[in-house]
Amino acid sequence: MLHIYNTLSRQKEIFEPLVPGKVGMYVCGMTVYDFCHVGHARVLVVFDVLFRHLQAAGYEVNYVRNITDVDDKIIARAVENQESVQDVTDRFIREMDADALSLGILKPTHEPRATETIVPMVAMIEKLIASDHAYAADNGDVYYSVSSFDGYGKLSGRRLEELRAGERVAVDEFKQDPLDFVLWKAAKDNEPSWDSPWGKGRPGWHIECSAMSSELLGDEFDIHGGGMDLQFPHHENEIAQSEAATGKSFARYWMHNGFVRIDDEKMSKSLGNFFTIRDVLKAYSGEEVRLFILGSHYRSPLNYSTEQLDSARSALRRLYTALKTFTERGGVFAPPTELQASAVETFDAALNDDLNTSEAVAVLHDLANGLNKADEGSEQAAQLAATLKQLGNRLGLLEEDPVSVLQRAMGDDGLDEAAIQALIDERIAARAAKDFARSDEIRDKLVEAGIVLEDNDGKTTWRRG
RNA sequence: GGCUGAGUGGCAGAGUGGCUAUGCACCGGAUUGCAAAUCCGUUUACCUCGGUUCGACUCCGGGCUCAGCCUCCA
Repeated sequence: MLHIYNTLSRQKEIFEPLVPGKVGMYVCGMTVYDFCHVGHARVLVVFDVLFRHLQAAGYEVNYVRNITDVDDKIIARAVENQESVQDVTDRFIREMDADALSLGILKPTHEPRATETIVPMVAMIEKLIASDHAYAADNGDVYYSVSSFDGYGKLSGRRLEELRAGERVAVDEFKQDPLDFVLWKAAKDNEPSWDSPWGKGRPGWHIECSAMSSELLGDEFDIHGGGMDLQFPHHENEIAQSEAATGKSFARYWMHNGFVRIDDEKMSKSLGNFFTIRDVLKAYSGEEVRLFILGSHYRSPLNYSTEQLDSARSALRRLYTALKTFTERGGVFAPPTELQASAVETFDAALNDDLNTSEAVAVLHDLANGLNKADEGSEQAAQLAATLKQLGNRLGLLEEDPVSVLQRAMGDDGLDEAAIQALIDERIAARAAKDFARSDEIRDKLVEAGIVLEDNDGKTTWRRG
């Protein structure tokens, strides 16, 4: 039984989908004007694991992750680069896809682009105007009237008076209330624009998600996710728009992942203290980054540091080493039986408890430990190995070939496989002749190049350290 | 100022009203020609002050500290 912490109620709730056996899930994706950073990686990974877990639980999941491809920042970037908006967004969508692939992120069911959903957006705005939840201002913009919606603030736990008291929004003479937000922006020169009943313009950010989710998931759906920072105002505004326009309740479970931090400060574009996924992947594998992210609970802050990534690397290697040793001993994966049922049960229970990934990862380590201890060639070893791989896969881990992973060079150490093997052969000969001085000399030389030798079961294998 | 959330061993990070998290690092032992890998074992905890309780790191209250949101942001 899956339990999810729902931001709306601020407690864990039993997850019950609207339609038995099916789940509709919407996650706010990227605004594509730059490379994704580690904070984006966290959203991708966290909801990817939820996607996988729901599917493993037997649900048919309709997972929508949108792409915001029209926005002030995108336009600014296009001007800055002297290229078209379309070129900017196409390029960064490709880059995002490449990053997602490296991180082992499964493709969502749908990845709608805002610019391809303009008609429904306009329709929704018309509905809001017709029901007095929105108004067209003299400057050509259309605003949502925050005070027209009773439930405003229910997600973020704020009341309008409190928001007004802490007012930091610049007063806009065209707004009836400073807290009102824009649904439609009148076009400026040289900006992408679409026709509308209020003249040429483009949609505001919040209406995009309301319209895209309705289009692909219906007016009411199960799970809506995104980063903590979207709770207010973005998600609050989505609720106000959608519920006012449809008269139905919007998403039922709201999930928000915590931030990635650097030196106890939020990683963000505006602070400039971010690392792109691209940069991190130069030194670490996608699975290493994944394990780093899954090591802590998705709602907790996650501090970024190379020490943490190194630690994730060592931990992942431990798992792969267990699989590698098993295979080298001639082991063949066998279907798990009741013997491993308790591990699977613990693993499921962990993920069912609001996606407790660190506990799920602990199960992997227990399995690896059991595998390392199991008798060579035993049925138990075969089953443990299969369970380890199977559960690892459910987290998007252990999907690669163990030997390739352990021998992979993250940089160029100038040694190819043949050269390494030649030195190993020479060392084997030296050892056979009890020339341990020469044997150790070769091993030290390899260590210097980042190659570690392992003499196991009478055979010598190597890995990069 | 308002509203959230958090404070666990050297580091990271789960969890529980009394019973080993897990990983990384460290130390000791087994194994090894020596290592590496692996196994076994030891050591290092639960911000602070009160309260509830037979018993609290775990529940309640105060305090301190930190982070986030209240403006674009995953």
